[in-house]
Amino acid sequence: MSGGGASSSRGPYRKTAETRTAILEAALEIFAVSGFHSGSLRDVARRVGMSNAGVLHHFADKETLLAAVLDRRDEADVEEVRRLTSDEASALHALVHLARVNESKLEIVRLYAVLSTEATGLDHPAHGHFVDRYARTREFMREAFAALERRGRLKPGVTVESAAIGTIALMDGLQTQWLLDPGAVDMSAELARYLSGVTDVEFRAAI
Amino acid sequence: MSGGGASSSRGPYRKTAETRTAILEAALEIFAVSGFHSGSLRDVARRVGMSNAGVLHHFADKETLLAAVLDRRDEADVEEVRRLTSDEASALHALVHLARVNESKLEIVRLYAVLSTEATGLDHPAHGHFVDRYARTREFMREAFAALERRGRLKPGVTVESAAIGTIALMDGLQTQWLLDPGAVDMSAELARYLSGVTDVEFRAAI
DNA sequence: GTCTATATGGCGATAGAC
DNA sequence: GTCTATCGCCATATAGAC
Repeated sequence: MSGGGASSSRGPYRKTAETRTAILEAALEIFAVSGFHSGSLRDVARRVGMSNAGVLHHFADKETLLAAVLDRRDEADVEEVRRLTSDEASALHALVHLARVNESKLEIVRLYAVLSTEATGLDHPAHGHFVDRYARTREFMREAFAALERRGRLKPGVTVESAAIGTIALMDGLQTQWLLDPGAVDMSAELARYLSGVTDVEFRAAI
Repeated sequence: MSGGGASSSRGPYRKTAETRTAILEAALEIFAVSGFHSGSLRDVARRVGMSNAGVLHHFADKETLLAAVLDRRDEADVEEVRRLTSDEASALHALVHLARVNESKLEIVRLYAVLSTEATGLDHPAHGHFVDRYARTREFMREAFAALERRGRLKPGVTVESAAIGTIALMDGLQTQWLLDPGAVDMSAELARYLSGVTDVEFRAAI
């Protein structure tokens, strides 16, 4: 839409693009703290210094705003993982790195933790988004572990499917404990430990 | 309070106790689907066939109702695990069994999944409840794995602390994927697989 | 592009009748 | 013990001025 063209850096629409971005950043923080239902457009508007009607000039309604926030974050995440990944084995190293980075982004961690459970309800506006997202993430993990299996680097008794599901589950669950009590768990260290346990590769949390 | 005495099965307070129970069960379902902030007292009241004022006759306010729901569920869970546990090793078998049983209790799984993430916010009324609950659960798991370690039945490289944290994280994360797409994961099978991977004990999902 | 004003409706909680 | 009625507040969304 408005993201790619030259029109966004100059000309009459420059300010609009900037305002949209500011709204998206504010909405991310609000939805991360309060979830979709409880986070209000007025909270978002106040954070960017305008009225709720002003926000609704840029996004048709609240659901459209949520979808835009999620799409924007997913795009950034996919790009980051792709940037760090050269082959299928390094995808898992990239994952550990991402977990480490996330330890300094509490709001974004909370956004996904809160919304992904809130969206388990069939009638939640982001239900489809998260069902698709998890299906894609499982497929991504299957490919990474399948590459290791072909080289005989999965521990005996470990299957591609259970390693894929287990890795995602562990990351999600670690986030809950970490959000409730940041001092209680070291997310990236625990993830590295798990990956080292199911493969013959050594993973480390530190860079 | 009103739970223990003979007064609850007969006499003038019998009906009150029944009504309280009905309200607690309705509230569980509402909070499970919508969380605390979005789940309304009117929804709870409609489900038990009375007005919201009627509900507030039995529970001082909405927060008191939430606390009662959580205390009631925790009590039932602790009792169930204790019933199934004879020594520290069997505690882990009981956990697998509990995961299997939970696969037929979607509402209760959702209650904890939704509320535990919603409650990561410092100002959430159930924040303290969940911080305490996770601390206690981690301690319970530490004791179970420590007993196995004393008998030399932990796999090399596995520590008591990481096994405790990892087991809880895996259970929580599996629930998210399962709630979003029940056909995509077998919670108890994956838990059994994980436990078999970190110990020298064989765990099975089936009874 | 942003505002104020407003329509419409849900919320938690209280007061008081029965 | 439960109801109806009500208060005060906040929500989303729209209409129309500037």
